Amino acid sequence: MVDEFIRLHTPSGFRLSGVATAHGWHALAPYRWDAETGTLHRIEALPGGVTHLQITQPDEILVRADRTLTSADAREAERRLRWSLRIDEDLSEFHALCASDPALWEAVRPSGGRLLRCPTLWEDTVKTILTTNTTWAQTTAMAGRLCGVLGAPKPEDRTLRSFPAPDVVAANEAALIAHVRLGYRNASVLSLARSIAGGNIDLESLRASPLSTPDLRRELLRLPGVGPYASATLLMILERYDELAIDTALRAHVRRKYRDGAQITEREIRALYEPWGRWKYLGYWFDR
DNA sequence: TTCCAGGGGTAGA
DNA sequence: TCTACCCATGGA
Repeated sequence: MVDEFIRLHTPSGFRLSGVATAHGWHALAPYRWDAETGTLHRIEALPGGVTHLQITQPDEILVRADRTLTSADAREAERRLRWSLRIDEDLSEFHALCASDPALWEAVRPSGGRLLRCPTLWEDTVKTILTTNTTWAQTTAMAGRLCGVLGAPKPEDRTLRSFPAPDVVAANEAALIAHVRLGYRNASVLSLARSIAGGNIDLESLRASPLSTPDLRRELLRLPGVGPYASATLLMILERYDELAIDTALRAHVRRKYRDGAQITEREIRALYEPWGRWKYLGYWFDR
């Protein structure tokens, strides 16, 4: 057994507050960001049980669990958090591209370009589907209900629930429809959950995929509910920043900043960010 | 009521 | 490849 604290060594300049808030995911359950204390909360179903993790950065990253962890659970929690916080991702090439623009670097510096993601591609895919054709307020509500209805509860406090596993979602169609209320997204999430639970899709294997970005994009487009926007978002999750996730927010930004409000085609949008090469997604993200 | 929001799937051209 | 239409949900 180890104690309830885990320390994560990070590269110099790593700032938890910047990484946690550079992307909207920190507002989606089972994440919660407390800006006052600079704490990223997460309810995580570790092998040894559902655990409330509180992540802070007094100097290095400190993770406090609400129970004593076995060494196996501590290792697993560390593995998941290093991935989620992108601690080991090398973005130095992107930094070099930003260095000549002081205003841009000011926007990038707090996070270093690290956009918070989830421990599993399953969770990132579902959450991406929950951002399509809806408002951000509804996305946060849907994620909250998904965890609240189907997430694994902590026995001592059943209000603390993890992100539900694929097999749980797959086995609870009625509850999904009646209580989680994802609208027409129910079908996509259910189909994805059943494919994973049934062993027909191995989403997590895509993390270390040797595929080229275009081939990986084609694989992602085969997932239910995943189209051009969602596949580009998931490529970003997978550290491939070549594709822009063109949605209404991106269109509005580009029209406002570069077209004085006038309409702009997708071809023109792509041309605007073409100079970013394989860093287009981040080039746009920190251009906002 | 009607529209639409950090789109996707499909049919038809 | 492009366009038109429909798709649950809930707030404006």
